[in-house]
Amino acid sequence: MPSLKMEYNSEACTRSIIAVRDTLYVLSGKWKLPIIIALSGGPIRFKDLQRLLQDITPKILSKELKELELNEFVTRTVYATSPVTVEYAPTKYSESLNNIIGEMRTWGLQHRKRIMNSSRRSKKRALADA
Amino acid sequence: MPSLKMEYNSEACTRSIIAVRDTLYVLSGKWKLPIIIALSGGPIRFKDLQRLLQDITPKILSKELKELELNEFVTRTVYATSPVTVEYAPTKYSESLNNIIGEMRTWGLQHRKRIMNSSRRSKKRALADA
DNA sequence: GATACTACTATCCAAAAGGATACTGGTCCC
DNA sequence: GGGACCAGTATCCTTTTGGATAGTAGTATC
Repeated sequence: MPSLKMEYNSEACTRSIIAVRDTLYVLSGKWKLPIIIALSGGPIRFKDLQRLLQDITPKILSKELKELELNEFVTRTVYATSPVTVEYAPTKYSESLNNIIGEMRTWGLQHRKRIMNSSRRSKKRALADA
Repeated sequence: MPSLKMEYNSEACTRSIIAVRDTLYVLSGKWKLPIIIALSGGPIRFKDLQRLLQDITPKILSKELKELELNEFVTRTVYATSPVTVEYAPTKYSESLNNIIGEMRTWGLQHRKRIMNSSRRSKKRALADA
């Protein structure tokens, strides 16, 4: 027997879910946020970006950068130097993600401490590395 | 020629990336955040949760709930009623995600407006639905 | 002219994620 | 005792994701 209040809440809840799903959608995958963070220091070249991200392969990096360009989070500029250099830079719009990234960073730090201090035998499913 | 400043920044950047990756790791997939949001209204039963989330299949819902339990975001309580009822409830720890969820919700709302108002032909890769 | 570096692309493959469909075991309702 | 509802499981399959490995075109270096 759903009350009016329930009705209202469930609609508000659905709206929240849709909004969060939209966000998840454009930020999907393992690499988009790390790439945006890596770019936040300013323009950077493909190879340097790859180095900064440690274990990303060029294929994946290339694919992710294209999607980020499509969504207007990064720009790609080719300089006619010899060997041509290509620089990727964050857009103004990418800064709108700063709050999300900040909160995720804070939460991640806190979570890692919590897991490390806990008596769990297994840290599987709790931290990104081994 | 990396300056000392560059060195520092790249380490800070790496730390941010690790923290964000930890967060992404436990919240991975399409459903975990939506489920947590759906639970935020209080205890709810399996079938009602499934209804609230619209198009999730019981297999996926069951799997996600198990992972959320492992990470201490939800509790599962069985009541010895007849037909047994099972209630899923958010834990205190799940509230620590409120800031992240709030920011993602705000960003998602803003992003959808932006895309809808833009003259892009294609909204592919920009919004979660068709 | 051999080697090296940059910015990728191409091919192939494995694993994970997600979903469709069907089913089970229990209980209630009539 | 036939149908319905609940809380899932079981099986199968497709798609997506991510990665390993190799290669290319162009230039610069020694």
